[in-house]
Amino acid sequence: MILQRAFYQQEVVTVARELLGKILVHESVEVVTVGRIVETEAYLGPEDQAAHSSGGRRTPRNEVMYGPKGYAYVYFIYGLYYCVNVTSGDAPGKPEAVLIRALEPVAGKAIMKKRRRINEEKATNLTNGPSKLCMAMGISKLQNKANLIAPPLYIKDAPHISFSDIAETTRIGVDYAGEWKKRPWRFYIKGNSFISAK
DNA sequence: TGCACGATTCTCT
DNA sequence: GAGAATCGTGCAA
Repeated sequence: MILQRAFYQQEVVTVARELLGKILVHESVEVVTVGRIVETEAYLGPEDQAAHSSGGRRTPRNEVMYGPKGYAYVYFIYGLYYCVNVTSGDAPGKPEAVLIRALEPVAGKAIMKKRRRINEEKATNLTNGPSKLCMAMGISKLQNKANLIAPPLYIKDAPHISFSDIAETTRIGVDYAGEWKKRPWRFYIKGNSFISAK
């Protein structure tokens, strides 16, 4: 039921595509939040100028990307927010990961609202962005390097999303990446109302 | 030791 | 659509 190590040891672009529709679960003390992954982006190894591992850069922050696959890479951005990635790839030791950009809330919506500090009827604003979903799911640097093969933070298998239901576009917020910003490595479920942008 | 900047979000116009 | 919020990180010096 929980996705196993081998799932993450495929090509990182494949993992990004396959993660769509899968179920992210975070069990914190007496509180469980669950979301369906509806948008991802792939970041490749040293060659990808959009990645934190660009040029083989290896620092305490991105160290987890160089380790085994299937672990969480959580980083702090803009002095305010967190984003969560899943280390993936078919080459051991190669620093690659999949950014989770949006979720569809499945369970724990009341908690998500509280964590996001919003109070409105529609749920679309809870998890439709990489940092929003971290807030809603209670993910922070404490979850960095978490093993995603077991609780409290893990991803469950779910029915495969057919190719025709997946949209491919360029990645968001990587204008600094030169030619690499043009790569179609952002994936989302077509027509889903929880994606972060068109 | 200093400093520019970011895989974002929110508010206001 | 523009601008602010806000600080850890990375690299130069």
